[in-house]
Amino acid sequence: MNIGEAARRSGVSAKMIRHYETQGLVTPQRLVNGYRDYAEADLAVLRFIRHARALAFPLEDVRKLLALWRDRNRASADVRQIALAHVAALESKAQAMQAMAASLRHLAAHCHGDARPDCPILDELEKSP
Amino acid sequence: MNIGEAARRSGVSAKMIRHYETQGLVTPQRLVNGYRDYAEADLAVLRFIRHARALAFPLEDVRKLLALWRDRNRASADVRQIALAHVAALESKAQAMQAMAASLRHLAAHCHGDARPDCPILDELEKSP
DNA sequence: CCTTGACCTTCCCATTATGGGAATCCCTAT
DNA sequence: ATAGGGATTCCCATAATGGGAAGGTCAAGG
Repeated sequence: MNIGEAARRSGVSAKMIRHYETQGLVTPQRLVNGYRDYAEADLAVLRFIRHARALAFPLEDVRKLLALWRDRNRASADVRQIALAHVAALESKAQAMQAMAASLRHLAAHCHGDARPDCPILDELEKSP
Repeated sequence: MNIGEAARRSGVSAKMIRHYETQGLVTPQRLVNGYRDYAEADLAVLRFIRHARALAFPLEDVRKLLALWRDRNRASADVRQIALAHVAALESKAQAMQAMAASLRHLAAHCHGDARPDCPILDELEKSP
C-alpha cells in the first residue's frame, strides 16, 4: 500500500512516516516508480510508534523499544527499565511545571487584577538576585 | 560593562544575552570597538528575563511582560491575565505528563521485569487501534 | 492522444530555547 | 611584537512536527 493509505490506516501522518523512515524506524519497500510500499508489518510498526509517541517516549526510546519488541529473546526487564526511566523523566518535568504553576498562581492570587499598576507578579520578576 | 560581566552579574549566559538581543528584549549600547555595553538598567532587564524564564514563560510572554513592566500606566489585570494563561498551559501540560506517567507506571507494575520476554508494556504499544 | 486530478517524490524552511564551535578582531600586559 | 583573554559574527545542532514548492506518476475520461 502507498504512504497515503498507510497514513490513514496507522494514524500517523505521511510527513511523519517519512521522517520515521529517515530515522531508520520503518523501512518500506520501494516500487519501481519510487513510491514507498508498506506491508502489514510496517503498519504494525507505525502503530507501535504512534502508541509510544502518545506516551511521549522520545524517538531514541522508541527505537530501543522496537528492537526489543522484535526480539523474541528479549528480557521484559529491559523494556521495564526504559519505561520506568521515562516515567521518572515525565514525573520530574511534570512536578517542575506544577511547582512553577503553583508559585505563579500564588502570585496571581495576590494581584489585584484591575486597572492599578502595582502587581506582585512583576515585583517577583524584578527581584535582584 | 561588557557582555562577560553582564553575564556574570545577571546569571544569563553571554550566548543567551546575545540571543535576547536579536529578539529585541535587551538593547545595549555599543562601544566604538563594536563591543556591547550594558548599563545597570540592562542588567535589571536580564534578571527579569531570567526570572520569567525560570517560570517557563515563553519569550513572547516575556516580551509582553517586559513591556508592561516598563509601562507605569499598566493595568495589573493585563499582567495577571498573561500569568494565568501561562499557569493554565503549564497545568495542562503537567497533567498530560502525569497521566502518561501514571498509565506507564501501571503497565510497568504488571511487567515481570525479569528475563522472560512477555511484557504488558509492549503488548500495549502493539495494540491495533 | 492529451489533459486533469489525485497521488507520490525530494528538498527547504520554520518552530523554541539553548549551546557548541570556528574564524576573526580587540585590548592589555609582558 | 606577542600571548592571553575577551568580544564579534556566523553556522550548526538539538526534537518532533508541519507547511509548502517543484516535479514525477498514474488512472480516468474527453
